Amino acid sequence: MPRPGKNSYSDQKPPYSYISLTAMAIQSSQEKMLPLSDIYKFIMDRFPYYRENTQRWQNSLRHNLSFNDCFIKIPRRPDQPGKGSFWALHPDCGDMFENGSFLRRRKRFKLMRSEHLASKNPPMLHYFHHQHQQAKLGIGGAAAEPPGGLGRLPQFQTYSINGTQPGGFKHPFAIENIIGRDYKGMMAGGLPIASVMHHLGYPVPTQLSSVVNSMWPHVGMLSESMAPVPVSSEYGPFGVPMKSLYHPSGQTMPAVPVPIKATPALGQVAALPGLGSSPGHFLSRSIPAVPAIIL
DNA sequence: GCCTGTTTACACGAGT
DNA sequence: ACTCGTGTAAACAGGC
Repeated sequence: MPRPGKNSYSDQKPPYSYISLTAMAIQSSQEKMLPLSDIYKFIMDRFPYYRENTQRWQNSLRHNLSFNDCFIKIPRRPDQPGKGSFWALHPDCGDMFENGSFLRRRKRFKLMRSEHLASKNPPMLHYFHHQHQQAKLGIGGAAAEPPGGLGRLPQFQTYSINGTQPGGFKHPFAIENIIGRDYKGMMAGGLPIASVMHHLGYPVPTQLSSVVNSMWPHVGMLSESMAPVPVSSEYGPFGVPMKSLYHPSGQTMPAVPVPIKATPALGQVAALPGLGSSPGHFLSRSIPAVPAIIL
């Protein structure tokens, strides 16, 4: 397996916080929850940087999982052998990365005490168990859901702990939060993300039609050398195979719910030329097809 | 013993 | 200067 050059992304720390990386890993999974070991694996697969000093960053990552309320622990059921619990994203942890920086959140997601109890205890756990069971049984997933359904990430469909108003929810890793802003204005580590990514050896396309792949190059493009995921339009954000994003009916389905919000940025994306091919194609076509998310 | 998970402490940088 | 988010180290407990 060829090793990328010194100045390539492989030797550089990715411009994402552990929270971002963890969330990506969770989002990339079919059931939107992963055991710790799989989160490790996801990160190491896609970010060669994290194949070293594993003890250090994995300790930090575990610290993040426990410390940040945006991650919730889901116990395994008896029929799910294995070590450790599953980790999922809190349904209300949207909008954390509104400023576009995946290094530093605008604001930490913090639960109220009562919400803490709710998220650590039923019915939350029951809810996830239910969803997980459905996923296992193929109920409610892309394969079984009715046309126009939300596809994956069922826990974000209607569930809300504190009654977030409709339209107010923006999942930090929703497509909207990835591309629904001025791409050129995005910052990472105090620098425009485009320049950071360019500096790190990430491909920085000039066409916005490549935004998604460029935003997650390690997921969709990294593969050239490491090949955890092929470089092709078959893969969308978080390394989710595009195939899984397509509804059997032929409709495109997002891997994450895309709240309908008539933001100029989103309109720009949809209106921009050159979006005929995925993932731009996937985005521009899927957005209108996605039903409103009631939260 | 190893892995997982929690907690505490500290340092650092960004934002105000 | 202060607050806040993040990264890191470390100690500890519990489960397998």
